Amino acid sequence: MNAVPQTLADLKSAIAEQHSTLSKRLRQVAQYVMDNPNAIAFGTVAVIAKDASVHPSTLVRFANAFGYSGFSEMQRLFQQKLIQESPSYTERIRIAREELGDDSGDTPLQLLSQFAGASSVALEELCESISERDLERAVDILAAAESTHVVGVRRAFVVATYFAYALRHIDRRAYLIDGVGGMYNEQAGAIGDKDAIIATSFHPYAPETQNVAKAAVERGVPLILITDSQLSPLAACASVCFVVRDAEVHGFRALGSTLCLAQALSISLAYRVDKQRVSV
Amino acid sequence: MNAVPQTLADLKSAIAEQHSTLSKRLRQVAQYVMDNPNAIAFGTVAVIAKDASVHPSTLVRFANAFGYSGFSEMQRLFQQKLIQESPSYTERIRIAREELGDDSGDTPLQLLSQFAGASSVALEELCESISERDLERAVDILAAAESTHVVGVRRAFVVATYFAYALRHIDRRAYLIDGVGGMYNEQAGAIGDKDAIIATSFHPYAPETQNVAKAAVERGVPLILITDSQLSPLAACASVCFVVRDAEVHGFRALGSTLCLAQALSISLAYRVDKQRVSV
DNA sequence: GCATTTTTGGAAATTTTATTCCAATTCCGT
DNA sequence: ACGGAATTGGAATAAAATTTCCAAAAATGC
Repeated sequence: MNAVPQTLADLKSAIAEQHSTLSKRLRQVAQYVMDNPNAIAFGTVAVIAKDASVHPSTLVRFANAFGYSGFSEMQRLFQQKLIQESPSYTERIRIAREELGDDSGDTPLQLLSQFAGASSVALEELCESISERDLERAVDILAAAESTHVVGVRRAFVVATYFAYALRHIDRRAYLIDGVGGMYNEQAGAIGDKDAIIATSFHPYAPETQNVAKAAVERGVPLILITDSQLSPLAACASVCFVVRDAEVHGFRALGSTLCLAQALSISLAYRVDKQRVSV
Repeated sequence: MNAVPQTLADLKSAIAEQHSTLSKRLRQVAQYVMDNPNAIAFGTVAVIAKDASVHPSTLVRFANAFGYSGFSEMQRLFQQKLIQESPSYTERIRIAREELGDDSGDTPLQLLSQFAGASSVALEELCESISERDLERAVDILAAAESTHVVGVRRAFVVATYFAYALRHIDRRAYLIDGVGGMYNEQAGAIGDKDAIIATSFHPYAPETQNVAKAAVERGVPLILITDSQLSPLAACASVCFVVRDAEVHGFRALGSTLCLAQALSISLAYRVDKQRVSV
């Protein structure tokens, strides 16, 4: 047997390594331990066991399985981790920058931090820039639609795939217009007049998306547009238009806010449909 | 007498206020408590008493002096403080939600705001949970790869499409393994031994992704894994494993953090490749 | 300086907590 | 389906911790 893990990181690797060889209940504990290290640090066996839905003795057995004399010994690792003031991430950035010299200024971690920060700010602005009325109307349209078609290319394709996934997840008929085999027009032709279409289009506003969306609108299909400017060419013919200003760092546009909106729409729709079902 | 302090900050002011009226030993305890809050959080009365050079019962008396039923009750404040400083993101989400009131959350705008908040918190956590070393290694691998293959299904497919888009955007050869025509194996077979593979896999860890990734690894291709737990089945065979805990609201998992990481990786790679070009 | 009150430290008691043991159950291979 | 091994959950046990009590010591007021 290997040495008993002396740090939380070691323990976590050990758990990951042996995870497959553990029994069902011990795996359950492993999962809980990985997910709630703080709870382990403070809790007593009784409350942890209850929270993890296992028997207290299972916790002791789990600790034994990794070589500790008892649960308490293992618990100490979790407490140490919490006590040792791990430098905040800003601190880590500063250290990383110092180590590599100021000139570089762009270590991966710094970039990550920049993106995270920028995305976080963008998310806060999102709520202020999106109107309740537009959200309601969009949900109305989606709730009334028989099927929902989703279109977007390049960066917007990511958003489209998310919509397709999310809508199917909540049991809505969703078709992703992906242009496989160059069949944009054919896929657009399959949009029925009781359907709805969600188009995502960012500068420079790919013609494929425009064509598909316009074809749908001409047939009287309501268009929900997610874009980056009021001046977007599709804005004029959209039933609802969301303008999302996503974060941008070093010329790369993020998608966090756009996806956040997509998610909020999806769940709102799920709730609405559920309510209809219940109330009818 | 004033109300019993309910937060560590309150307690500390109360201690400062009453400090002069305390007896000699209690002042000694006050000093220690102010100086070593962490020790109080985890220690037992016995070891704390020894460390502070006072009698255990003095600690209890100290707690009583501030209105607590016993030492343990006071100790809880110190534990709370530690948890809040280093909270798991689910815990912070829970706190944030409680602050906003549980009853709400049904209008689309409220949902949007919940998602935005949750995603924002998750983003902050992201930087703390991702290690500089893993990022560097991932960029190394990607920079050395002739082509990069990207795989992911369902929700993770969104991430895969983003990678495919971003990598192509920075002039890297990128292939999206999308299983069109049921050809996962065939697409996996096209992975060359100088390539790299990026797999994104979330619970419940779709077998398609696992098969593709394992096939690549068996051929000696480095695997960069983005997943939601160290216990992910692919973690064992990954060259680099990023564990991302994305936000979750009402059972819907967000993707903001995961995409943020994807973006950071992409740009880091762009910079690295650029530097190589310049320096050569 | 003596008497009284307050404070302190030791020890016991009580409560809480962790651990061990054993029977019941589940799981697995035949 | 059956028998054996492994796993699990409950109860008992042991350990540890907190709290309370009390007497000794110190501080305070007269």
